[in-house]
Amino acid sequence: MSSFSKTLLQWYRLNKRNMPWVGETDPYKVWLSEVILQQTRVEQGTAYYLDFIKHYPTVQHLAKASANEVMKRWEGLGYYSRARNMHATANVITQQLKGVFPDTPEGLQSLKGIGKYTANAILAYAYHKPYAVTDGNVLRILSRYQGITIPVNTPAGKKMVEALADRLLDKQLPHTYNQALMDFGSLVCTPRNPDCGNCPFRRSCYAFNHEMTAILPQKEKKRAAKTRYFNFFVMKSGNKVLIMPRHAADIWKALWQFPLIETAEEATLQDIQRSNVYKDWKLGKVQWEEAGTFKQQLTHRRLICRFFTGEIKTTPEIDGMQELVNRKEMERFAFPGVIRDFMKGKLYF
DNA sequence: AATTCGGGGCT
DNA sequence: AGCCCAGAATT
Repeated sequence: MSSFSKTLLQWYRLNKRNMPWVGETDPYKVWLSEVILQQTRVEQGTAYYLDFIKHYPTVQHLAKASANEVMKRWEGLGYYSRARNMHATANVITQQLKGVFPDTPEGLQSLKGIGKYTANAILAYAYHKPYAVTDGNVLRILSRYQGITIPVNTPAGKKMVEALADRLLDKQLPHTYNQALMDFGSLVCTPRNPDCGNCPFRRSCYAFNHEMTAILPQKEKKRAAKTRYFNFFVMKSGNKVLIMPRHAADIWKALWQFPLIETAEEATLQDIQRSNVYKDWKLGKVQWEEAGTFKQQLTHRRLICRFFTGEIKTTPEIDGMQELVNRKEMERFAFPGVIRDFMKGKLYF
């Protein structure tokens, strides 16, 4: 055992976080937890994890569920390709791999939604194999510890940290070591105001000794968020309303929405009604009512979503699948958060 | 190598 | 407003 690992595990014994998947060795549950936690805080993902293992205790249960049901269960968690890939992979494992998870990095990474991090996590936690995980915590800890100044959000920087992570890994206890390192990043070596006063690595940490903790890890700036203008048309017909799935390679793919016309900038209802997309719907005369504007700030998008409600007399000619549902039936479908906001806000039909 | 994919919490 | 979160896939 390296002295790094010895120090880390000593810290871990006294400070470990208690989470439902800690110590889990069922590769299905390890996989589930890792996918749910991708770019997601533990506090946000935990309830989803518990809900998923409750309703889908095995990979076979998950594979058997419908895509809509899985998406509904994922609703609100974001990055919905995770749910789509997870469901597809559950079927591959059930049908092609006889229910057995691969136990090699290549085998795991050949599955949709499993990259290097998740593959290594499964190898370490489920099979106790000597693979180091490199997530946001590890990038931060090790770039500080070693004084790595290459931006960690570039391939070169990530490679550098991964090589160091491989060297420091405790090959006897990869599962405990990896978990300990991430807990340490979450509790001590935090993004802002790290608790260096209580850090057991203080004496050997490059960043601490060179007063660089505030500037490490280095990151390349991301571009500012662009604004998109979504105009949703809530088409009512009696006690039912028309919804349709999003299918394009775009945000919220496979979630449901109201018929949408996106504009390059803020537009008036008259402008939108003059557009070819609107005309092609062939709705005839509809009395639209402005029903609210909801804004949502995402990591790289700013969304301005306007909602118009109106009673339709004829079925619109819209490409793709559509469903006419009442209020209760709508609950089976997964919607983007901003549409949920709209539906929560008022009685709209 | 750069961009995209959500949503929420924190400063 | 900007950053970050147990990243992966696409271009």
